[in-house]
Amino acid sequence: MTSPRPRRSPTPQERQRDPERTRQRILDAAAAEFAEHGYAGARTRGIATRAGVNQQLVSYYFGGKEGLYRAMSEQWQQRRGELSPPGTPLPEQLRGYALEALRNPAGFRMFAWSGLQYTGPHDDPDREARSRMLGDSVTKLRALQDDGRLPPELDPVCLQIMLMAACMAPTTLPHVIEGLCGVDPRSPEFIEHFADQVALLARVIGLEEN
Amino acid sequence: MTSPRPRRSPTPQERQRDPERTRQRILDAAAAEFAEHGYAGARTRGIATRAGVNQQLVSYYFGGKEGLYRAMSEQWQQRRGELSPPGTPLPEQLRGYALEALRNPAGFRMFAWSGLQYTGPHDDPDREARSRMLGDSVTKLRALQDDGRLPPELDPVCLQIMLMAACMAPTTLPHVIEGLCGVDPRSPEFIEHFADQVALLARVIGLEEN
DNA sequence: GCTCTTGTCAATCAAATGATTGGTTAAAGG
DNA sequence: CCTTTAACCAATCATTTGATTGACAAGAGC
Repeated sequence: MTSPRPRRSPTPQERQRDPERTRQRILDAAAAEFAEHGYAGARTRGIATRAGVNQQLVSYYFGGKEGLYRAMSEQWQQRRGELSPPGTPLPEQLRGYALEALRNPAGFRMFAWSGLQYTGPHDDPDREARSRMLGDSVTKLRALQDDGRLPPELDPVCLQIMLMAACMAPTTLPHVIEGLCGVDPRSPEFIEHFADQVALLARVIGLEEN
Repeated sequence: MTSPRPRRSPTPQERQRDPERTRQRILDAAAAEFAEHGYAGARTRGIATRAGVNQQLVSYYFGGKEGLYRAMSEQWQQRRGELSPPGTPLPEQLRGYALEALRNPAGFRMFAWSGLQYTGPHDDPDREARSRMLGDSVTKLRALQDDGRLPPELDPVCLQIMLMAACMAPTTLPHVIEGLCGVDPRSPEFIEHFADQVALLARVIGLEEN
């Protein structure tokens, strides 16, 4: 007869019930669904199906669609932040940002959706996180300007915004890209090419900081 | 007794029933609603209410929400096209394009929504209209490059896309702008300032064609 | 073992939403 | 006038959709 093996307590991955894992599954599924369809187009049923759980759990864990959206945004916000090390020169930093469309397409899309859904400074919890993320980049631009390497009339904040919008073009303007180039705007080849072009443009503008 | 006045046939504006005007009202209301909420977020009831018309007329004239969306997109596509006269230098052309966010915010927003809703080269009826619109601009960029005024590694098509995305930033990234500048991204003051900045950037890049 | 908590699901609900039906009336054509 | 056409509306429908209910079973604690 087999001796009764000392049954170690099962790790969360093995347990049938694991609230934390379920919760995270729903969050991940929500990220995918919201990224694909936006808030209005997303379906809680779709999220539950993606997560492989019962639809009711969305209410159980997050109190409904809106609560789930908020929780998901919050978590997504936290994950970002370690984009490029502080010392990186601006052109490389911009290339890295453009490459996010490849590493984290869902994040980029949700960011773009949130721009169109944006109604005003109220109900924008991510505001300070965003400005913190972009702040030092603007500082760099200002420094370049003070060195006389950028025209004094150029507004560093506007420049930063223009560059950011340019980086996101494969996400925000895929229809233009496909119509103009005939290539798949989401393909790794194009996005890498585009990221190179962004970096190149940054150098043409003169954003090299020696 | 009054002589029977020769009753002229009433102009459309005076008639109680005027199919063409009703149709156009619905189209205008649809443009506003779709621009504000996107396709998924738009409500046919909302459109009918905006148009001051019975909801059923949406089906009567356009066969439903999707048909209305298509008809509206098509009309919107036709209206555009006379953006800037052909001879305009590129920086001015870009400023003009950025100013569209002021003259035609709904059009810009619908354009941005359509980018996120875009699924592929199928079901994109506006494709050739778009490339036609941008084609000559790319040609200009190529000419500049051939003159040696732009680095040969720079891809004119990508540059065009980046500039276009930059012009649209007040529409696509209002949350970033408000968080970074603290101003209303839709205010005429900001959009005009931003348009100036776009033109300035174009000159920094060297898009002046003498 | 027993109980209590709570994670999970199937079934169902109420509201919203796009669409349809049937009737009504303005206006065009005799 | 009278008839016919078609623009228009109120009422209603079927479906979708987000949310709720109630049962139940897996674990934790005793």
